[in-house]
Amino acid sequence: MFSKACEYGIRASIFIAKNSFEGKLVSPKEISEEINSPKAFTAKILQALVRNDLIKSVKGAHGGFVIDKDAIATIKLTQIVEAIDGDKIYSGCGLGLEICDENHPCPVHDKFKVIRDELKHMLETTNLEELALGIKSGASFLKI
Amino acid sequence: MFSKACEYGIRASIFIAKNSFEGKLVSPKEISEEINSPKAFTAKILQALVRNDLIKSVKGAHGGFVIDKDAIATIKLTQIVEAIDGDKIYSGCGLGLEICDENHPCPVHDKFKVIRDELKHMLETTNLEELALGIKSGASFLKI
DNA sequence: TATAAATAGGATAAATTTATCCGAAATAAA
DNA sequence: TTTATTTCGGATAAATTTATCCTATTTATA
Repeated sequence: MFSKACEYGIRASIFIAKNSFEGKLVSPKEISEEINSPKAFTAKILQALVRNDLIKSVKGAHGGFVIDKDAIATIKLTQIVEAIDGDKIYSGCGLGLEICDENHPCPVHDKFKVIRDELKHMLETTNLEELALGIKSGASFLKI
Repeated sequence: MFSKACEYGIRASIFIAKNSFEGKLVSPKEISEEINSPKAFTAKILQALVRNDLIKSVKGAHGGFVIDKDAIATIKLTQIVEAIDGDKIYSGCGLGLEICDENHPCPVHDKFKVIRDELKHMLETTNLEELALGIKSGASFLKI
């Protein structure tokens, strides 16, 4: 569904959000340990999220990554996915045709459209806050 | 969503089904031209489908690939997907956790489950016949 | 101002997926 | 039985994704 990079990016964002509630910065080291991901690769993905203004980095000593408290509830999963994987998950044809639309559909175009629209809706309505709260309460997990 | 191999596999199967209606064998060359895919790579995928008893190969001169006429309506997309991509599309965690189930869910487990179940249902209820008929009637396309 | 700690980013390596090539095996037909 | 045609399957190559390493840059603090 998503690339590894995107999976790490979402998990990292949730972990950062959870800590940002308490005003706590987290480092790539801490993040990769808590979400069980390769450190340097995760750091690269974090850079991409910073460039897309989804998370903030504080450089230098005592730096780390953080998300603005009031942004946590407004950042939707779709923004993270688009920042890392682009929009292929929405626009791409299920069977890989370059052109696949109402006028020139692949054999499963309509059937896929239903599912993709639902996925899209889910990503557009799920925000970081609810996911971070699930982690905080112990209802869900970010590793293993 | 699916690997390239799986996309080619589905498109190839639909093309073979369409020709099998008329009792016509098709070669990897013809298939790859009609579905716009790399020939040798497509041939490898066809072998996997043969090993899984989804399509039949006729070796030697005037050989090619064919699907039993009465099997066309019974072969579901899920069988092709599983033969090529395995069951990761059903069992895998949306965020890449090794363990992700009701007892140990990732933060988006429930939300993903809804979508994956719908995808699963679609793949389990869509058969090759209806897809091949769409191609035959010109309602849908296998390339470009 | 010097130092230590932290992110940024380029270069490179490893792993996986995608794709190609070629000879072996099978088979219909001459 | 020979030949031409076709699938089978192993070896290899190319491309992409994933992952690592190292240095530069930034910045808080002593």
